Amino acid sequence: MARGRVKISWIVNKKARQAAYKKRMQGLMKKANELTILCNVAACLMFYSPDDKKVVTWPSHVEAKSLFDKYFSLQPHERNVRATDQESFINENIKKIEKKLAETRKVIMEYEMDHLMFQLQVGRPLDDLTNTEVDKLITYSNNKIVSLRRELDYRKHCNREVSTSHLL
Amino acid sequence: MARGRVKISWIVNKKARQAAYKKRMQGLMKKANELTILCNVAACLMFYSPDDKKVVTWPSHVEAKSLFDKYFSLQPHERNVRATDQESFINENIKKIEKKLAETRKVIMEYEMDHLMFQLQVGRPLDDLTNTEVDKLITYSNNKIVSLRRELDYRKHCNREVSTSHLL
DNA sequence: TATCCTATCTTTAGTCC
DNA sequence: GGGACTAAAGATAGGAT
Repeated sequence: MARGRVKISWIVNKKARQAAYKKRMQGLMKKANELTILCNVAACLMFYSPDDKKVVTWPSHVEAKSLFDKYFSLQPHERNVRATDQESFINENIKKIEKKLAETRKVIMEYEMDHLMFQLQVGRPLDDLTNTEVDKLITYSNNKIVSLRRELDYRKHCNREVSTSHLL
Repeated sequence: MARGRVKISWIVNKKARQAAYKKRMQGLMKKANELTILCNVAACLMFYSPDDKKVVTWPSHVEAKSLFDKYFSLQPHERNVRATDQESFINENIKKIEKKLAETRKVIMEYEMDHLMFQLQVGRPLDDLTNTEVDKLITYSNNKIVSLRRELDYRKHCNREVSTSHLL
């Protein structure tokens, strides 16, 4: 729980040390990944643990070597080391899954609102709602209003004769 | 002040991007330094920014080179044993997202069942349900029964004196 | 062993100077 | 450009399971 100021010194307990190594290495990789995206930079990391005598590289030995060569070679010509077919393929998959996730979350919101609305209809007092519920209700209502406005504009665009004042 | 959820995507504004690059690179170096001390591991980092066309190494180019040489002197099959590469990193991400998705779907199921149960309670006739709804209800009920059985077995295991016949 | 939890510590985005 | 500052976001140590 990070419950005490962390002193940066060698962790004597081997289990704790290995756990910290794994967690913190993952943390570094996550941060490195964020950096490559945020700033469009190439990055690579290498770690060698005497405990298990293994070398770990990120993001891959090929890219690490490429970056390595760039620095130590005498010809620092530009090359895009990040673009590979495999990577873009996998990234496409991630994007698809993330999209699904977003859609799924939207559906959950609908259900939550449905519930809330029902509870309000059957007499649950407004001031009984938690702040979170109120926030969700407001967000949901705002989104609904926005989409109604959009629909309204669209209808106006399609048919100028349609009377839509009752929707406002 | 980090006052909004951070979206990990390319920072368009060049000044902000450069600032983030510097700050985050420093952050990575600090974390890497902590890791080397905490777990007594060797580590090196390399970054290449297309913006300023400069490569940065940590902790120094000499130490980075020695670590790189150690890695690249290994045979390819030795490298692959434990090496973390971009693909497995991304696959880890996919696994995490898929897990989240599964959890989210479970929550949706709960909401759907909650709704259905309520509708049945307030008098919606059973034969009014669609086939889909019936299927979901059956699946859900089966799962509930299975988990109840498991809990029952667990309780029996923990305490043979507990009378559980009423749960059946 | 791994995964989840979360109180607590650390990082960092935005702002000011 | 580069600190200093601050509050929110994020990481994580240690415990539970």
